[in-house]
Amino acid sequence: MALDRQRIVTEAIALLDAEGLDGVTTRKLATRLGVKSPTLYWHFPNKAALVTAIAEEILGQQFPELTPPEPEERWQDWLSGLAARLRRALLAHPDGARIVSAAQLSLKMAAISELAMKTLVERGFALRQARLIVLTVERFTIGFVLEEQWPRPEPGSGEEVDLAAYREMFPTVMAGVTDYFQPGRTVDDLFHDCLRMVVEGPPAAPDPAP
Amino acid sequence: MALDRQRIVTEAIALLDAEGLDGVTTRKLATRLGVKSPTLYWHFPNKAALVTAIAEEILGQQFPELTPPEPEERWQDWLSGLAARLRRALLAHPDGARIVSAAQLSLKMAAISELAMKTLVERGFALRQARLIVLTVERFTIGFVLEEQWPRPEPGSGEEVDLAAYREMFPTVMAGVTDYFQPGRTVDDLFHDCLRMVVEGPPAAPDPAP
DNA sequence: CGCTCCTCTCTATCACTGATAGGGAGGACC
DNA sequence: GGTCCTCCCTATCAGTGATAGAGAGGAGCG
Repeated sequence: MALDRQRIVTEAIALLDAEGLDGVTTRKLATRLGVKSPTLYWHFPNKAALVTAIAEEILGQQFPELTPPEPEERWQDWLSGLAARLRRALLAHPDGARIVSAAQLSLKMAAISELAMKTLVERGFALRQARLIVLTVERFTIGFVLEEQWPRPEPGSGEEVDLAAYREMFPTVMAGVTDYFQPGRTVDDLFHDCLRMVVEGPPAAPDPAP
Repeated sequence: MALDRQRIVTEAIALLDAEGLDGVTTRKLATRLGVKSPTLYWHFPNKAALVTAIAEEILGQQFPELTPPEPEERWQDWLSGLAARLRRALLAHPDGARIVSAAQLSLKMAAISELAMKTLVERGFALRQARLIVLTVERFTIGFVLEEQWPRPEPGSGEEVDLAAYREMFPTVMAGVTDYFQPGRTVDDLFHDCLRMVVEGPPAAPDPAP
């Protein structure tokens, strides 16, 4: 079986799934492909290009086709769905957000932006507004998953946080966390709620506490 | 002059400013400090801990003190100002966003969140709402600067994008960019406009184009 | 004083990483 | 038959984070 970019990327993603981004080294990848590492440099100029190709593939898996909204669908709901799919793409592989955020000028990301902006413009938004909305949603989504995917310190590693100390220093933050994560509430809900706030606007400012 | 964490971090930031995050290696840093690289491992358990310390220092430089809003100040304006300062902190050094986003569980970030959430709660927001707003603003800001700080391909390196091809593939996106960046318009404005959309809500949906 | 312990830095070395130079096998094409 | 091109190889580089273990030097104590 001949070695081509597609096969390299496919195997790279398998390696990524097995060991995370830091485990994707040219040697390990080459070994998996039954080849020596310098060979990869014939197909890719450098490792960054390989990572970019991985990013495109990851996005492509979740966005095989891009569909505009149904005529009766609210743009807010459609755009939220698009962002949710982007988030799912990033979560589908370890370090997905890091990889995609490291891929500068991704064609797939540009295609997503294009569809989103075109859709909003067709719905009557000014170009400028469409750009602001799409940009905000995209960068928020990347930022969100980036933090979401950060390696949690494993229990027993001695890297646990002193929860009691945290609760004392940052009472409101900690209360907010426990308040939010009632049974059944997941990070999915959190993402969705944040996103809704972006596309629907924040709640009206209530009266200040006395 | 004795070697302590503070001096190491200070010199690390100087090195960061000179060469970027990838230039901050234990050897180069040690040389600057007139010391050999293993010495650093007496002061920091590993490089990640050093980077986290750098992140704290970067945030600390921009947030020597955290001040709640004036009573008559709208929460939207105050929170925007806070986010703008966060962005300034990230932009103040190369790869600032990468560094801060890599620092898991930063105390400084937590302090910022605490103040912001506490302020919103005092203004009458439900804990849950306060959390959503603050989280959204923070992650958007990180995501925004992360992309903003990405290394631009230098002219002549052969990595320039084929603008014409882009303009054909993604007409709306490209039109949006040129439309936005009228003379005098900067990325600062873009950030501010996006942020305002988050805290004020998106414009009311106009009538769909016929 | 002499001894011990602790703090801090050193030398030497590991296992790996991304990357390059340059050679060679084998098919395509003229 | 010869030449060129494609693709993969061996050998090697410079540089990275990290560890083991030795040793200098001061603090504190008997």
